[in-house]
Amino acid sequence: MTTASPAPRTARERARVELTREIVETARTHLVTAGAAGLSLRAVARDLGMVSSAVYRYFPSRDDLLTALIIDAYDAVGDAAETADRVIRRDRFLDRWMAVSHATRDWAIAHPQEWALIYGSPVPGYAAPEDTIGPGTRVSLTLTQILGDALAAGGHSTPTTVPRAVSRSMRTLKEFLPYALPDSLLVGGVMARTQLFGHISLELDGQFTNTISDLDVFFDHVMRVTGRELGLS
Amino acid sequence: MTTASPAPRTARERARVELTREIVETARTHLVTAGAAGLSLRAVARDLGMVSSAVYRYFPSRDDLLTALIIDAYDAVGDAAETADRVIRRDRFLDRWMAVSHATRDWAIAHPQEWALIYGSPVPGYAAPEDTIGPGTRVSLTLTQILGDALAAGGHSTPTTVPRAVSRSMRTLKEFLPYALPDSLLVGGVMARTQLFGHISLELDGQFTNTISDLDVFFDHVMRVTGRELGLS
DNA sequence: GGTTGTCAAGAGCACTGCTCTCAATACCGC
DNA sequence: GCGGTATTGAGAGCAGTGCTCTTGACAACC
Repeated sequence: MTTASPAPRTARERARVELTREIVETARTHLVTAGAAGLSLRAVARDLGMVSSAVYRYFPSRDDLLTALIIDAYDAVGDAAETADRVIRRDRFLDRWMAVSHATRDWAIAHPQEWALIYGSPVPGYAAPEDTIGPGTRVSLTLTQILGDALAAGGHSTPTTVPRAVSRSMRTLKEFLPYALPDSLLVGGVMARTQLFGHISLELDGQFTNTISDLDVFFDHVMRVTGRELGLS
Repeated sequence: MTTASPAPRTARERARVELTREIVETARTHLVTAGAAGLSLRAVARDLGMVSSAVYRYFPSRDDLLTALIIDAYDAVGDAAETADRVIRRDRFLDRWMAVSHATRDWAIAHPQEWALIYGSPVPGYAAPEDTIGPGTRVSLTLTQILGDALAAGGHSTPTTVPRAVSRSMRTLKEFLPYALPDSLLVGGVMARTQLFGHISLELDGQFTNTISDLDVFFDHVMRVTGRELGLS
């Protein structure tokens, strides 16, 4: 939550950033209990001892408050993933992949409502604004970083060819990445991300109840298999 | 919508099942535009020319109406998957897998709100009742059926061993399935399902925008790779 | 034919997001 | 320091929500 805005000069400006932060924090505590759709601007205002219309001075609509929460959540899970990656030796690629996977899942389990907010079905009538696409890619970037490092280390299995149309469909993705990856590894990376995010979301939605008993060991195994299929070791 | 209830005798009972059906259908049309959380019981009543309290004679709460929609959606996507599987020659296992995958995705794209209702983040404050777990497994069952058939045909690659703890964590799943599958194939099946459902959900949530341009060909390729990793051909 | 149960309707409660007005007050240029 | 301006919080109000309760009408059964 490092606000990159210019230093507040006047007392009023200071009070404004302070109150804005308090509103967001109170909203987050409400989010964990009531969920995204149950987030009430009036209830937040009540908790802060102010009247509802006053909150609209700080967030022009409920959706803008939601957007602030979304950005915070993206940053939080991105932090968790990057921090987990950083403590692993750079050349232990599979370990790094496992660390990032577990960190992401752990964060999701600890903050299910915020996970649903960023990776779940969008709240009806809410369209994610452009501000969210930047921090939204941090986890994915960490994952691709591992792939890139493994490729640079040379110890990667031979890339297979993918159909031209598939290669073309990933053009925007390739332009976005800071380094080049073979097409097949790119597909594998996207699939690995789908496996990771999909598994977490399905688990949080209860789609594994009455199916898998020990989800900790199962997730670990699935992610290990996924990492090996990526050629990591 | 084949109601398995006993034939309504009196005119009143007939009017009741008729009106119940009309309510559900109107609710579904509202669902596709307003989404799950935006589904308003009053709006449904207005559309039907009745007052809101009258609807409560048929559905004791808004959640019960949602449950009816969920069961319908599970059945619809299950129908789509099973129908797609049925028209493929039984021994073309990869083709069957591709057909089921595409049918599931096509249905999801055609009914995004209903997909979100059943495979997305649960609506806040709503807990899926037991009635939904039965029809909720039809797509998954179709997928495992393909795996079972492929295994019975003998043309399957050699199963690898999985850790004992992982094997144990799938015990409830094994008891549920009507036939035995090797552990590694079971893990592969769960992962394939995660890949399929996860990809569709991520795509519907817009997580592939600015990344993959032609999602049709990309999905086809991803599912083909997944099918091959399952040992299908 | 009378009793019983079901039904639609309406009023009402507590809540929501959001807008508008109004008074108080902090800020800034002079 | 002072006056004009902009920002702020408070309150009322609108339109909407889920849900409950009561009331009167009607069909179904004995």
